[in-house]
Formats: sequence, structure tokens, C-alpha cells
Amino acid sequence: MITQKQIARQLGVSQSAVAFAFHPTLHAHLSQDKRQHILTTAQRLGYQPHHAARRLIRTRFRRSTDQFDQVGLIFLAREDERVDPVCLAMMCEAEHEFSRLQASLTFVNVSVPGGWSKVDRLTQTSGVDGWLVYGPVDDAIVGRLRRNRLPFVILGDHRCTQPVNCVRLDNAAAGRMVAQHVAKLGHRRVAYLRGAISRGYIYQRETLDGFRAAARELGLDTGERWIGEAPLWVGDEGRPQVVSWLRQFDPMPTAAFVSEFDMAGTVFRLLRASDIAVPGDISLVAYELPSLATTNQNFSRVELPMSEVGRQGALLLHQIATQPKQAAQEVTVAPRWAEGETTGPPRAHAS
Amino acid sequence: MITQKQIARQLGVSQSAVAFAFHPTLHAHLSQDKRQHILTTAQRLGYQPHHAARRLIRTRFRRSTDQFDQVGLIFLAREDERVDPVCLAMMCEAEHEFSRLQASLTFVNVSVPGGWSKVDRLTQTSGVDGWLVYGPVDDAIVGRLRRNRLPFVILGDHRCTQPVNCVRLDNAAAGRMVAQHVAKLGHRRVAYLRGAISRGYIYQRETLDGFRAAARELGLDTGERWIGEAPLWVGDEGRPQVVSWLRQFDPMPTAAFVSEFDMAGTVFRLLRASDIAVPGDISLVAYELPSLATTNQNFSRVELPMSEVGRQGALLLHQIATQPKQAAQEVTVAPRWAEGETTGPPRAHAS
DNA sequence: CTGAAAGCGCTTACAG
DNA sequence: CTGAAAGCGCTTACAG
Repeated sequence: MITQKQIARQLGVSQSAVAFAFHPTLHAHLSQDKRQHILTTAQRLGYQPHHAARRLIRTRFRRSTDQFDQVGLIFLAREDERVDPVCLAMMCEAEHEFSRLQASLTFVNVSVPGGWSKVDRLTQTSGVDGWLVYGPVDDAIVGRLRRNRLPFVILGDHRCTQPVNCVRLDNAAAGRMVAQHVAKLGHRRVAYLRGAISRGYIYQRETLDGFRAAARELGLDTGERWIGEAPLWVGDEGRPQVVSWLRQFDPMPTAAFVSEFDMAGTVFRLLRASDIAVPGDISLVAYELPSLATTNQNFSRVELPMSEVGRQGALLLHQIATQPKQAAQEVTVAPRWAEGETTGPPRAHAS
Repeated sequence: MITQKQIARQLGVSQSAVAFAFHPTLHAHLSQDKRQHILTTAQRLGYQPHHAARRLIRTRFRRSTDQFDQVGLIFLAREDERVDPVCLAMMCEAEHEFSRLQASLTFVNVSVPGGWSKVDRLTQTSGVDGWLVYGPVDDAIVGRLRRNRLPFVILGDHRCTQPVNCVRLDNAAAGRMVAQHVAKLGHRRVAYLRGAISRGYIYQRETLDGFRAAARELGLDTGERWIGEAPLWVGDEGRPQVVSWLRQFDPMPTAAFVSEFDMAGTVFRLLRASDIAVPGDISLVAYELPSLATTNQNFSRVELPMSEVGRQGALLLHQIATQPKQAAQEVTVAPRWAEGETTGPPRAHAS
């Protein structure tokens, strides 16, 4: 591996001249020519700064502000969930963005005993320059992170009452988007199928609120009775209830929104098994990650680009880590509409 | 943060005495008493070795063999796959195991342009002490890894012709397990439902081979005709074909094995929609990760504990990184049988 | 504008 | 058996 010393020797300059060439913001100035010369040579020789040396020196000069080569991802899983496709999608994209910045991503699952002590250890030994945090984050956790004095960005929804740096999906916009698209097609009776809401996820409430507000504005017929909790998560027995729930209405809704990942396919099959045509009898709108299976099946859907959340999170963390203190920022990522074949205008006699 | 120097000052010993206390294998020996005293004090003060300093010094003394605090996970995604639940399950468990060893895990996705250069950079700048590798690994990739001279362990199936350190599931045992369980219940006509096999995954071939071999031994009726490629992956249209494929046999098979993740539920619903009772008319065996949805639905199934692969991979990497050179080891993890309600003895008149 | 020097925390060869 | 010293690669205060 190539060191600054070697570059200096090769060019017949001092080692500090080489170091200064990489830090143009420092008070000591090199002539432009000399600096360029050093940088070109460094590039040609394939110089890579030694991360460990940088980290070490950081403990000496606290205000080494421009260091950003190791970032941690704190994964706070909910107890009852083991695999989380959202997490991996965000992580891949965040890692990709960090790679551009010559930084790498350390994964820490704090949902196990002793998880937080690892976070503290990495912080104290300068193991990382900042944190991305994903999971059910609240004020207590934010307090803990603040005490460590490293910059951090929350990915996804959170329950904090104080302002924090975070990147999240605009859930309300997802709900609005659905209402707008079905309204434009001419639908008025739109059913909203939820998963089990006992856990009280934030996205569930926000999506529904967005849908409701837009539906009201657009003049859809959308009282409480159109909002059904479909027991799609509780095993197979409950599933046929979706059809009977839809059939209780007379006339039936002409459109339905399945507001949970990976469930529209099941509803589609249940409808077909009951000889309800999609989109002939009822239009169906799905809610999906860009990568899930339904994508291939040409459902009309609102897509939640979680990988974009990861990307924006990486960029925001880099920004707050390298720039002087500023107010907490909340970045929202817009959902995307994907037109498929499961929506169409309502039947003339039905609308 | 506490340093060795501070501990030394506190105890009135030299700094090197403290360092030696942490490295009992070195030639210079401390008295047992003194060593204990130093270690106790270090513990009491909450001493944490500074990783960066350790890494830095490693570039000086190459044979610092006992360092193991930063490990990389190389994620080689297949182009056509974006989210991989297996990867996250393994990673969580590996990270957990590394935490016990005071090490942390850096995630590197090499499926993007420039991915490998990051691996090289981390290797050259002593950014990591070893690699876990997950994805379609072949000899070319192994050659690349060997050149970097860091220990590495492959997680999951691979296509290498040379011996390598790896941890994988015993896929053949999964196939055998299914054959044994249905045979014990008295079944003779057993259908084997595959997903699309165009991609030629290794686990698909090995699982089938294991099933075939055991079926032959156990006297099951299992010619080529019992092995069907169920187009479960190609969208909704192909799905009803599963039922017609099963019905082409006369008499029908009394048991069926659905040999891909997350598909048994779909087959179950298709059968029910066609008034074929499970397990009355046909027993159904699923193939799942311990975390997938079917787990809740009480299917009889063979479970593939990928998290255990991650755990064993972490342990193996630690072993080869800290111990003198030894021959490549291949660790296999056994699948687990979970008895559910979708299997039973065949109907008397049918068997 | 430029270079020599100090020192981050640690490990280990070397001298007492 | 023990301690003083060198030095990993780097950044920056300080002296020319």
C-alpha cells in the first residue's frame, strides 16, 4: 500500500506538503501547482488514505470534521418480526451511496441483549462517524443517541416528539394518490382494506388519513363503513371473509385498495374464486415495495421506494456529519404510482 | 475513554506491562498476580481497546494474528433479484455472533459497479480482518478473494471446484427428510412440485437428488412423471395449472412436496378451491425459512435454518482467522422437520 | 509559503 | 521478569 511518506519521497517534498494537499481548507497553503502535482501523483500511484490512522488521529484533534468513512446502521427489530425486506432494500441503497463517499456501512442489530453496548463501544472507540437508525424509534432512543454526540439520521417512521434528522416516506401522499387515481376513473364507492391494525403502525394511520382527506375532497363516498380490517394476516381461515365483507354492501364498491404489502395477490385470487371480475366488477389497487412479487403481475399499485429512503438517509447523514450544525431536517420521499391492469372505469350500471 | 496509559499510571506500572497483560501469549511474561491485578483494574475502569490503533499497528507487525474486530460481508446479488430474506437472516445471526467476539460487521454489496474495488480498498487499508461471502460464488471470485490474502468463508451454496471454507445447508437431507416422513405415514405416490428451474439453483438440484435417492430406497413410486415444474413464479395465470397437473394422474398422488419458499400456501388455496381436501385427499409438505408466513399456518414442513448458517459462518471465520493455517472446512447445517396439520396417512382406498 | 516535529493508542523488539 | 523506546500513517500546531 502507498503512504503519504512514499509520495513525498518520490516527489522530493515534505510529508506534510502531501498531507496539506489533501486538506485545502487548512490555514497552511500550498501553491496551486504544487498541490495539483501532488494530487496527480497520488492518484497515479493509487494512494488510499489509511482509515485506521485517520481514526486514531481523530481522538487527538477532536474537530477533524471532514472524516466520514465508517457509518453504522442500527437495526431495531420489533420483537415479533424477524425478516424485514424493507431493511435490506434501504441498506443496499445506503451502502451504495456511502461507497461513492469512500465510506462503508457497519450493521448493528440492537434487538438482542447487549446490542446497545455495542453501539456505545463503537461510538467511544471512534469506530463509526455517524449512525443510520431503523425501527421503532422514540424519544428515549433519541436521547441515548444524542448522548453519544455522533450525528444520526432516522430511516422511516418514528415516534419522536422532538425534531430529529430523518428520512421517511410520505405515507399520506400514498393514500391520496390512490384516492385520486380511482376518482379520476370515475369510481365513487371505494373500499379500503387494511391488515391487522392492532400493532398501530404509523404508516397505517397516515396512509388512511391521506386517503380519507383526499376522498372527502374528491367527493368519494367514504364513511367508516367502507374501511374494513381484512384478517389477511391471521392465517388462511380468515381470508374468505374479505369477499363476504365486500358483498355486504349493496351495491358493492367498484374499487378497493389493499393497503398492505404483498396482499393484493391473495385478494385478487379470492375475488376470482368468487367469480368477481377484476377490473370488470371491481378495480383493485395494491400497495407494494418496488421489488415484491406483485410487481410482475401488472397490478395497478402505489409503490413505496424504500431504497430511496436509504439513499436520502445516507446523503443527509453525510451532510450533517461534514457541515456545521444546523436545524434538524425531515426529508420525505414521494411514493410512485404504477398503472397496471387491475383498474378501469366502473361499469356504467354500477356507478 | 480509558487508555492503557491511564491504567498504567493509576497502578504505577509501565504502559507495556498493561499491554502485556492483554497478550499472555507473548514471550515477555508478567507474574500471574500482576497480570490479574491489571486486568481487574482495566475491567473496573471500563477499558475498551481502541480499534483504530490496533489496526494501525497491524500494518507494522504483519503477524498480529489475534486481531479480529471488523469483518466484511460481501453480498453478491443475482441481477434479477433485489430483496433476499435469506441474506438478512444470516447477517443478523452472524452479527450477533461477532458481537460476542467484540467484532462488528461491515456490509458490502458488490453487485453494483465498483463494488469489488471497495472490497480491495478495505482489504488493503486493513479495513477488515476477514470476509463472509454470500451469493453465486465461483472459482473466479474465490481466486480474487485469495489474492487479497484475508481469510474468508462462503455462506450457502457455491459453484467452486476447489476446496473452500464454507457453511451451507444440507439440501439433500431436506429432500430425504420429506421422503422419509411421507413414507412413514404410508404414502407411496408422492408428487414433487418445483418452481421454475430455468435458473438452475444448486439447492434445487440437491434437494431433488436427496428426495429421489431416499424415495428409491423407501420404495416410493417416484419416476420422472411425478416431478412437475409448477409455474408458480410466473404470475397468476399459470397457477391453476398445479391442480390440473396433479389431476392428470389416476389415481392421484396422495402427497405432494412444494419445494420452494413461500409457495405452499398458494398451492393449499388452489387445492381447496378445487375441493381437494388437505390432508384428507392429499398431504402437503412445505419448504420454508423459519420466519416465513407459512410458519404460522401450521403446515407440515421442512425448515431451512439460514440464520444458523450465518452463525456457523461467523464461528468458522473467527476460527480460521485466529488459528494457524489448516485445510479448508465445509460445514453443513441440517434442516429441521416441523410436524403440522397438512400431512396425514393416505385414505385407505387410495393407498 | 514550507518543513520539521509532536503525538493519537497501541504492540513488540530490545535493552536492562 | 520489567520498562523505556520505536514506530504504524496520519493531521496539525508551530517554528522558520
